[in-house]
Amino acid sequence: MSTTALIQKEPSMTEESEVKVQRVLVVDDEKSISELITTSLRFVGFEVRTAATGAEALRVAEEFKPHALILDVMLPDLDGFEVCRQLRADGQDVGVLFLTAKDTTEDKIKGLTLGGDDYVTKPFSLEELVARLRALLRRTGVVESSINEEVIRFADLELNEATHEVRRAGNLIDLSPTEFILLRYLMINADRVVSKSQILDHVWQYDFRGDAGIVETYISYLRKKIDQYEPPLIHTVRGVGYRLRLPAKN
Amino acid sequence: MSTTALIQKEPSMTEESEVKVQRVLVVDDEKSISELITTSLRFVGFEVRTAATGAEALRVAEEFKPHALILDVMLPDLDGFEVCRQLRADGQDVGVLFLTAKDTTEDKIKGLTLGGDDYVTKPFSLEELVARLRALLRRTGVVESSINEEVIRFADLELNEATHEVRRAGNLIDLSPTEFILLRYLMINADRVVSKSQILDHVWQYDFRGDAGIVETYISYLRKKIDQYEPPLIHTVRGVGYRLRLPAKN
DNA sequence: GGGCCACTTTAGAACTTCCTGAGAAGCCCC
DNA sequence: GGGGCTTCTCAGGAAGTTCTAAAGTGGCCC
Repeated sequence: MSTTALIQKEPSMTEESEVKVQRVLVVDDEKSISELITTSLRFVGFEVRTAATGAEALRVAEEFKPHALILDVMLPDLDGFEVCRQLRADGQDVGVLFLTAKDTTEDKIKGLTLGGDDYVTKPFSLEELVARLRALLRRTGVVESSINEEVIRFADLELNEATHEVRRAGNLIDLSPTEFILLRYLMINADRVVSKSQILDHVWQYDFRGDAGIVETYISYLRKKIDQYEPPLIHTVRGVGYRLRLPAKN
Repeated sequence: MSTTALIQKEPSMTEESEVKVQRVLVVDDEKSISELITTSLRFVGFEVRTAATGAEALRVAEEFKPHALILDVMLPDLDGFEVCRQLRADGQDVGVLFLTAKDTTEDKIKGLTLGGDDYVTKPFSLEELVARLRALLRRTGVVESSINEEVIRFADLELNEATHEVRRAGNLIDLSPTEFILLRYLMINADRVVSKSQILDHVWQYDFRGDAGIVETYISYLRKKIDQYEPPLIHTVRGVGYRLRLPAKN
């Protein structure tokens, strides 16, 4: 009931100024998971804090003022929904990306995609998680930034997150989900060499137990689809990894 | 904290000029319901306040000056109709969308929802609620905006909110209520991929306890009706969701 | 120029996701 | 209280995807 009054109390906007670092609060009681996520998000430029319980999450959120939460639905004390509710009741305008187990009963999942929120099921791939987080920040309009484009481009390649379309030189290319995430990862790291194990860690779900040979297979699939056009963009760096690049100039 | 939140926060009518944010007061004593509605309405761009009792509603309305009310008929103190009457007696010219239990007698409602008002029975779907709210604001003429179109179009598809008619290439198509809301949701999100859970959350009633398989069934029904014409518009994005789109160029 | 090793490609088995038809159950209107 | 419409569940089968394993290719070093 007092919600409305509290909304008036806007936190100071002092840090609004120049560099727009996006703050994310990660809430999960499995340490390995929250560390995995934290490392990844830091690496791609987010400012991250963590909490292991619902109560701690509320405490940290109050002073950290995150732009988004990554919130496990199953927490030892309050559940994720309750945390979310209390935050909103406090007038915190924050997008939430829920983490749920694959087998979470349907009615628990119900309602998670409201208000710009979204959810990702465990186990997830880091690329997928980051992509969803960015989409969420884009939708909730908390931060606009060139990093948050809906379309990623490299040379005549174009990958659209909203429509899930991929085009090369204007031609539509049909990709499977894994191919899509892999290409996205290569495009984000365009021009840089990425190793097979990096790819495995980011594109595949974190519990994948197979070996890196699968990456070779998928690179092959991708080449068949996107390098059927000239010039080839996916290049092998023998002994190191793969690299998306235009033909060398020299 | 976000820029959008700040824009929406201005309650005075003084800068009518630019951003026309529509103010809605949600009155329901079930907290989960009013939260559900609030989250959804905020996300689609309304400014929202809530009240849990009739007395509180009157108090808040006085200073908030909402363009519309979403008003539960069953309140702990005054009933919804009484709240409405007192508001009007006060000279507040506001459209009201009543929420009623399924078994409320029809004539009770009919008599009391004359002037442009409307009612929705619980449980409702969020898409339905938002659509009715928009229609009501349109009718009461409080705010005009391109968002409030009566006819949604995509390609040769045409969905009319006022008449509930759907046409493809000019041919009238008969849809069941759920099919209509589903198509509407797809059309509003034309070209973007929407997941089955998004659809479930927005199109189905909030108390639906089944699984997302129902969405497949209804997509199938819809295809039979609207994609009997060429070209097909409803497309499956495997592993992601569905998408309304024209045939790919190339 | 032989041979090793890294990578590529293909085939196919196992699995997942999606589509659709059939039918049970509920509702409404006569 | 019966017929028709609508909603929802379920199950079989079609289609697409993932992953392994094994054979094929070619670079590179000696």
